[in-house]
Amino acid sequence: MPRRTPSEPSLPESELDVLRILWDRGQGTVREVLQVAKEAGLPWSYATVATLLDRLEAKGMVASDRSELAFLYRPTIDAQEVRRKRVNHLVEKLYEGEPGLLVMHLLKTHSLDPEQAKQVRSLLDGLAAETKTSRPPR
Amino acid sequence: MPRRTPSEPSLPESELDVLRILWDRGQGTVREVLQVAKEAGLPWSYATVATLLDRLEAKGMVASDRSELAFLYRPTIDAQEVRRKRVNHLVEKLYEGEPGLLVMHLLKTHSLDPEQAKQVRSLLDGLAAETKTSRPPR
DNA sequence: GACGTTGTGCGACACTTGTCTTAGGATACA
DNA sequence: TGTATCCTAAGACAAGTGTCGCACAACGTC
Repeated sequence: MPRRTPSEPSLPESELDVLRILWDRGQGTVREVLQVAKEAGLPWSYATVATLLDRLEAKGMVASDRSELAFLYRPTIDAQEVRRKRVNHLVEKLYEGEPGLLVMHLLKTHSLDPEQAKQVRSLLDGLAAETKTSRPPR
Repeated sequence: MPRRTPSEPSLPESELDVLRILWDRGQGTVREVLQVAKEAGLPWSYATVATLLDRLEAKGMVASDRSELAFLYRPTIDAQEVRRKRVNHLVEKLYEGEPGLLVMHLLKTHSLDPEQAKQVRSLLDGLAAETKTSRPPR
């Protein structure tokens, strides 16, 4: 009846929002994060941001430097890591575990600008080559 | 202080799990869904599944045929719709609104099998062509 | 050193999500 | 028809999330 304890800490939307702000600026105080959040249209109060940062710190996703009056928070997990997890989860749950399906969905639904298209193509070529020489891609 | 009412109904993980089962089989009773869920390793009880289906119905995401003893549930939103939303959200929140970045992430991180690679390539070519003739991609 | 300003600490509260229990109606069958 | 089954209805309840309020400490300044 209670919910099973997750092995990994969760990362709810609002916490992700503040994390994104920290990733962007490298670090920030409560007030600074609040400022950016407001500009981004989030209707948060000071206390809300403080709570979110607290919770993130409790989960070890940010660390704080408390030597100054206003604590300075800094992310301790990187965006890439979070992206990886989210993408994997998405692929698992909605693309039958087939990243290729997601790629195709993306290409069908959104048009890449030529520059990106080129990059994608060369990436594709690179991988094909690696596959031939049986070296696993990075 | 209360949370603002979301314009769209949410779709929590566990509800998505039962939805996926329904997408898979087209329809199902509580017991059938439970059965599949168990096989997939979910430790749910009968009542849990019933609750989840109730909630989904309340949100209009499934409909039920109540003419038989055991209600028959059927999804009323399709997987593609949910995929679209999730992908957009992911791109917004973690890929700066740039689908291309996600595509590249996927290609770098996972190797497509040759068949898919081929498909991707031709998709890419198709889109390039369409762009040239200034027709918006689908 | 009193006062306004800015910070943190701590708690609070409603709504959501994950999970079940239990009562009571229908069905099936000995 | 009595009894075991299976179903749905209605709650219940804990933990997670979204959002603060407020008391109290530090600081800056006249």
